[in-house]
Amino acid sequence: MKNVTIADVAKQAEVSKSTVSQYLNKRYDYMGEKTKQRIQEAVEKLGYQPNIVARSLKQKATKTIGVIVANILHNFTTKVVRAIEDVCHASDFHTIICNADDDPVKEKYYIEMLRAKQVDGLIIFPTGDNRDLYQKMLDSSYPVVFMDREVEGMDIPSIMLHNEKAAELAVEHFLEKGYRRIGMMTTSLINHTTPRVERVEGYKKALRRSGIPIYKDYIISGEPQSLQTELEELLHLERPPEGILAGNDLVLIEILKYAKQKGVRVPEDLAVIGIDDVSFASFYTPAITTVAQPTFKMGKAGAELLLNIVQKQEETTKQASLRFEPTLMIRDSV
Amino acid sequence: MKNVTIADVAKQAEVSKSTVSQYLNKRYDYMGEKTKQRIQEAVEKLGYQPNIVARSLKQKATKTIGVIVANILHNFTTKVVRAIEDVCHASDFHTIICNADDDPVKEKYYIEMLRAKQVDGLIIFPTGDNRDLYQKMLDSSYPVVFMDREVEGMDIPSIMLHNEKAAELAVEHFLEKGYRRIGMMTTSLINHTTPRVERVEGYKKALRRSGIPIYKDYIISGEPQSLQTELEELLHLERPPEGILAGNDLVLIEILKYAKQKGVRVPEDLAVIGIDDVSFASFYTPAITTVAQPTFKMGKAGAELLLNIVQKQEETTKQASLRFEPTLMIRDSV
DNA sequence: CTGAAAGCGCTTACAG
DNA sequence: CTGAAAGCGCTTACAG
Repeated sequence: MKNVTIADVAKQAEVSKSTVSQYLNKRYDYMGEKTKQRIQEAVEKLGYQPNIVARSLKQKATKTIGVIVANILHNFTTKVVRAIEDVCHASDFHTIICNADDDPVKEKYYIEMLRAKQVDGLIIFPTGDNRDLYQKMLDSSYPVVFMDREVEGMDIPSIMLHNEKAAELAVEHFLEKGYRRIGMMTTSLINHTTPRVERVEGYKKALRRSGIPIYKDYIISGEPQSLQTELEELLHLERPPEGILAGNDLVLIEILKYAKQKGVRVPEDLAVIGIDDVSFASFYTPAITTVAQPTFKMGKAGAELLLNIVQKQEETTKQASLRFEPTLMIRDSV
Repeated sequence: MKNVTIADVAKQAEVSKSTVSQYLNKRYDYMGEKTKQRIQEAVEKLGYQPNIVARSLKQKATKTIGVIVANILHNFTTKVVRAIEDVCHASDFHTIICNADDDPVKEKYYIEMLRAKQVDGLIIFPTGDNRDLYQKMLDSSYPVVFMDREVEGMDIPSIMLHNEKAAELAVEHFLEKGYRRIGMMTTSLINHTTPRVERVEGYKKALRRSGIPIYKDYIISGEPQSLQTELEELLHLERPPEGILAGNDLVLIEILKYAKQKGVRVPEDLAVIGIDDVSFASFYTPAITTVAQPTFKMGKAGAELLLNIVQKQEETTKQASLRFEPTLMIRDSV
């Protein structure tokens, strides 16, 4: 079964390819009624389906954007991606999702691959370690929007949570509930990943504001695999924290696993707040108090910003960056 | 900044476009050493990146496959998709994921869209309600593989769990633990979705084999939103079940939510087993006994099968269908 | 060992 | 109101 092309339709309808193309693109201001009909019949008879690849080549636009996430395992990421897809879909854009797995090499591979595929723009949760590439995109004024993180000194807009506030909200809730010895645990800080750094900053600020001393020992960061042992040490300090703030969903899960395994009671032995409103928060026992990110709004904002840039209604510049407000979801874990 | 094309490279290197193309495609059996070098230098100097859209048009292959999932909310789906991506990535294929949201209209839209984008093949978690379209793909021998579900009478290979066995494993575990009054709850059966139907079948078989009567009242199905009220009724029967099998992860979550809200103790008041090994199973309290699907293996098998078909090493036929074995993960909820 | 030419399936000024 | 022609950026027999 040969693929039917616009030429076949033209022949069948006894008009030129141009006319068929006009018809298909709904540019029939002056097209004869019978012509339209003949083309429509030919299209149906032959079961013609346009070849988008050919169109893209000619139009130099694919109506597709790429999304490169740093790590698909974060619940936040999944949610944001869904929102991006929804927005794009509504504007008739398609999305290609790639997972860089926190690896700059993979990120580079995907950026190059997606650009080779001629996607019209990119939303990146940047690893931060491909500055030359980011710069190249800027130089060629290729549409890019960063999500969740920013890259210092790079004039690319970022969609971000108000991270300091998220941590402050959590710490203030601990304080209100009478906790004074509050720890914080986060995934690795070595890459200076924006949300992590800012959340730790917010944690410190909130404590300082209440005149509570900040113990270095109370601030833990590391890869998820090492968190269990870190936690073990933390809780065996002479004066261990009575409450702990999990910097994101993966950290929260490690804490809950540890608690379960060691018979640490939440919140009696250890109160917990997690940043990111995990799926099971509401029906876990105890229900987990979290700080929720407006994932849908953030995804939507990122997609809309990118599409605006693609459609030249906006400039790729840090000016366009947006911060979103976190919300404290009070439940039973503190 | 103009996009640099193969013509620019050719001019720069003072060779023809053909030669550059050969070089880029590593067809340089007989290419002069200096020629290669000149081309390589030109490529670097100009920062040339090939345009995959143009290549795809010519080669009539995009090295991209489409994945249309019925419902991205299932944990199973996410896992399988990741495995598919991994396999494709390793074979230098790209993937475009679309979520049909259990809606045949969306499914149709995506099938047509992806074919228009000239993807080389499709992995579909079929809604089952687009038989004409499925048939059309078969007729034009377009590569398709079904995942998770099969469509009756359609000669397309499916990658599936041994669903009956999954339910049997769960029921047998209930029985071993001394339970006799065992209910089953699943998402809607009206579309005869393979796994749901087969799991209910397995549940019945296992009971029958042990000579336990099957109560219609004990088998509940419906949309996730209505499950709470259904559950309420079920547990207020004169002789309510003491254990319940959740047909999938979404159902399990509804059950746990209900239990939490109504103070139903698991497993004391109600024992629970879920099909699908949810993320929180191991650290929930109580840890949830589940029947796990080999998600990674299944995704891998589906992707490999499709890629084989695309590369003409295998035929699109139901013969190629594969069933996978479930595993009982014994924990504390029964 | 390398190049000229045709062609993949579209779109788009432009001419009439 | 419709068509001929050029061109998007590649690849691929084929010729030499």
